[in-house]
Parts: sequence; structure tokens; C-alpha cells
Amino acid sequence: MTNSAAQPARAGLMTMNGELTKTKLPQSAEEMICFAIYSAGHAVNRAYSPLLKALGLTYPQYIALMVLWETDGLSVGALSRRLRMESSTLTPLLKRLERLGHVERRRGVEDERQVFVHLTKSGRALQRRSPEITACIIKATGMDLTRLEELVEALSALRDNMIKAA
Amino acid sequence: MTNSAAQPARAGLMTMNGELTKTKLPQSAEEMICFAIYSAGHAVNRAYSPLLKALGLTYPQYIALMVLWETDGLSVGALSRRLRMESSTLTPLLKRLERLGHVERRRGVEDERQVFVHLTKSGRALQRRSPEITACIIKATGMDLTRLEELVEALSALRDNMIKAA
DNA sequence: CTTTGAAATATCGTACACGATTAAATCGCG
DNA sequence: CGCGATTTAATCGTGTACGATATTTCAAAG
Repeated sequence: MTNSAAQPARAGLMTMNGELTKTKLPQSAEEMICFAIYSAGHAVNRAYSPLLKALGLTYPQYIALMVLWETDGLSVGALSRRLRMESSTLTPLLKRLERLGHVERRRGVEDERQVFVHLTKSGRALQRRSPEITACIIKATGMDLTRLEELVEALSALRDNMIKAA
Repeated sequence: MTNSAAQPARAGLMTMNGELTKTKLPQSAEEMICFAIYSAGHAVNRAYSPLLKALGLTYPQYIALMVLWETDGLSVGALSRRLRMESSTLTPLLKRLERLGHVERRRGVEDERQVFVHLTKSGRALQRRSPEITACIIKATGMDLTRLEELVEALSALRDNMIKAA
């Protein structure tokens, strides 16, 4: 399984500035940030999914609800900015949540372009099931809270940087 | 080592609407890990996509190719284990890569259940475009390589733990 | 050999996810 | 006041993603 066609392990040609400090470009897929975040993201999704299934929710639906639990009555646009998600993703997701009876979508009165999303009693009730799920997930991470917080910090910074760089 | 971590630390601090129950679960830290990894993952995807578009590739296709550049001729199953991806995801992806002329799928001879994936000349040629993309992404992260490596390390550990806990 | 079962892919149904486009409503500026 | 730009959601097309299931092939007993 070792690599036959010896990769040159090219030294840095990156254009940042004179960094000769860490010249090795990560070559192995496992080392690359793209693979790490990609596979970790899916692993988290798969860890949540069976727990959420008991509530009849998907992982993205749950995340959208988390934001609404924090701030109810957001517009689709505001929600999409918080979630960093396109309206083309959010609209069908919200329609499903509406069909499930967890939210209501109401057209704005003074600006009829906007649509506001309000939790129903049922949608608010789901929040009470959240702590058990959280506990389950934290346990599954196998990390202590300090480390998790650091990781969240780093990921948030990464996300914001990449959005800024776009 | 299993679950020593889920210690309460403190009663809920982080609730915005004030009605935190008696659960000592730290919603704060983790309510964010799912969102953090979710949004960061998509941000990375969106950063790669325009760069890959120049090569006619999607982000998951690129990641699959990365593994093949490292080890050509893997079976679908071996590839799926490396990518932590189901065959139901991988099969159509590989068919698209085949239609694009970057790989060939060949049924095994001694075991006809297996399908082996081989890079074509075209698929191997794409590897040469990889370093520029990597450099671009690393720059967009706004982090130095040491920090990125730590992050990759943490994410890989997180992923493996969550898979093990499943 | 044949039955039983396991393994390796593939297929199917549902649900994201994005960019590009569209449609409707509001705004801006002459 | 008018009409083109802008804003806001929704729609469309393509491509992941997953679990559940099907299909084909191999393996293990009998």
C-alpha cells in the first residue's frame, strides 16, 4: 500500500511571503485540510442522524431549528446569513419543516418580498430534546470541553477567513 | 478514556432566553461544534469549487482523485473505506469521473464482485494542477501551516472517535 | 454439487447544497 | 412620477450523501 511512484514532496512554492519555515506541502490526502474537514463533517452528520431520526429531523433541519430557538421569527434571508446557506437550500428545507408542523412561514406585511419563519409550539417543544442529543454527541467526540471549544474556535475562524477570501 | 469528558463544568450559562432547566449540560460548547463543523465544511467546499471548476471537477470528485493519486487501482470498497463514503455515493461519482475520462472502472478477474478504479492519463495529469489549488486554499484559510496541521490532527481524531462511537 | 450465507457493488428514494436564473416587490434617481 | 436597478425568495439543473434494498458473485458446509 506504500506509494510506488515516489512523490517529489515538493518544497514550498507558496506565495505568502518568505516562509521557509514550513516548506512541506501536505501530500497525503489524510493530511490535507480539505479531506479532514470533509470527512469529519460527514462523521458528525452520521453521528447526529440516528439520534435525530427519533425526532423525525435531519441534521440540517436540526441546525436550522437551533438558530430559530435562539432567535425566533427570522426572515429567510437573515436565517440564510446565519447559517451561511443559500436560499435555494433553505427554502425547501423550511417548507419541509413547515409540513412537519415545526415552523410557519409568513410573508412580510410591509415588505412582501420577505418571508419570516416562526416556530410553532411543536417546533419549540423539540428544543427540550436537544440536551440529550448534545450529551450523546459530546461523549462520542471523545474530547473534553476545553478541546472542543478550541476546535470550535479554530473552525469558526477558518470559516470566516475562507468566506472573506472568496 | 471513553467518556470521562462529559463532565458538566457548570450549569448553563449560554442561554439567551434565560430558561435553562436543571440540566447541567453545557449546551454552550457543543451546540456550536455541530454548527462550526457544518458551516466550516461548506465554506471549504465553496472555496474549492471555483478553483476546481477550471478543471471541470467537483469537490468530492477532487478528493476521490487525491486518494487515487496516492494509491491507484483501488477497489470501490477500499476507496470507500478511505473516503469514509458509502458505495451508494461513490458509484455514481466514479461513473461521472469515468465519463469525464479521468478513471477507468474494471471488474476484477479473480473476484468479479470487485471493481477496480484506475487513473487514466488524463486523471493523472490533473494531479499537476493540484499544488496551485492547495496553495490557494492554504492562503484562504488565513492560518499558518502549524495551526492547520493541529486542526487537521484534531479533526481526524474527532472523526475517528465519532466513527468508533457509532 | 447444492444450499446457506456473506461480501462487493449498484440501485432507489429522500434530502441537502450550490450556482444560475426567475419573479415579484421595493428603491433610487432623474 | 416613472422606470430601471436592487433586493428577496423561489425555481431549476446537477451533483453529492445516506440508509435500505437488490443483485451478483464468492465461500462454507453439507
